[in-house]
Amino acid sequence: MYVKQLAKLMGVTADTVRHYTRVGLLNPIRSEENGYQEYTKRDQQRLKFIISSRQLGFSLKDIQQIIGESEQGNCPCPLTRKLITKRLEETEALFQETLKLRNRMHAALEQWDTSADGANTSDVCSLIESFVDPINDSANKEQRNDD
Amino acid sequence: MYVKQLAKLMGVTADTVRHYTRVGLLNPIRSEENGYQEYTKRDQQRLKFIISSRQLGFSLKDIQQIIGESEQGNCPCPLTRKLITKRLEETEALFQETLKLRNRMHAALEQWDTSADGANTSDVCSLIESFVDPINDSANKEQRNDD
DNA sequence: ATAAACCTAGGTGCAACACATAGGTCAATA
DNA sequence: TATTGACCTATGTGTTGCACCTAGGTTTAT
Repeated sequence: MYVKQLAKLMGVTADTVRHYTRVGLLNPIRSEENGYQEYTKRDQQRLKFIISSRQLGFSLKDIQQIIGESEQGNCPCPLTRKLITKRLEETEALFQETLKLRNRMHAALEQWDTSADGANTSDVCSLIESFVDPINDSANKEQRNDD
Repeated sequence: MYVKQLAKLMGVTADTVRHYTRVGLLNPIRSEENGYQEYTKRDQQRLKFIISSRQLGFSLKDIQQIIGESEQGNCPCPLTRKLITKRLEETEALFQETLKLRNRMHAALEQWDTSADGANTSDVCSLIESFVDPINDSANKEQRNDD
């Protein structure tokens, strides 16, 4: 099976398959006649595994490590548990950051809804420079000391 | 003011200041004596603007465009409104993706909590290969047919 | 013969920096 | 004065996971 066929079968692009091959996650056999990469059923299973792993947030390096353990005859599950814990922390952090950013952007749009363009004396853009983040606004942090 | 001093003052790294300088967002003056970059108060204001913009999710290219408009004597606010709309859509999409990923990872950890290592016949890692995403599980899509 | 559709390797681009390299500058100290 | 330490420079590379491009070879059908 050639690269495009495998890619189509598994719902990814040929470039993705080539990328995984380049980094050593797939090991096709080089055809001696035409020099094409021939992907076997093992590669297909392997690709399925990679896709499942990526869905769970593992990096390609994580996947390499997990496969490495497995190929050395060790059970990769403890490593898998360890890695996902780390990745989950990162994802949680990203989630929180993205949530805050989203809220901040919403807040900006709301504030700007009632702001005229080029209103105040600003350096570059009055909208951006006059925006006050309701979350980081110190007057809004826990206690409200509006004097 | 030299790079590190400005960086410290504004709460970023010297590398970040240099990066902004490289891409043309800051325009320090080259000292003729020692070849150092001298940052003025305008650079400081500019940097403050960049930091505020980044907080609102604008890319460096967005910021370049906004500054460009402003420097051409146009009011950048309409552009700013347009750009943040696009960025908000992206952030919303990222947020949803991250949320789904987070939930999937949580679900995996829960499932794996009661799974033994190396349980079934699997290619690489039984945990990953036997994980079933409750969201993409067709039996769980809209209707719950748990018999 | 030629076009269409596939394949190859290798390189670049993306985003926003962080980090490394190899060197020059400057002020204070031993 | 020599040296140390802290600063500065430009330029290049690494990060992540691909997508895309270049320049070419192969295969198949018309």
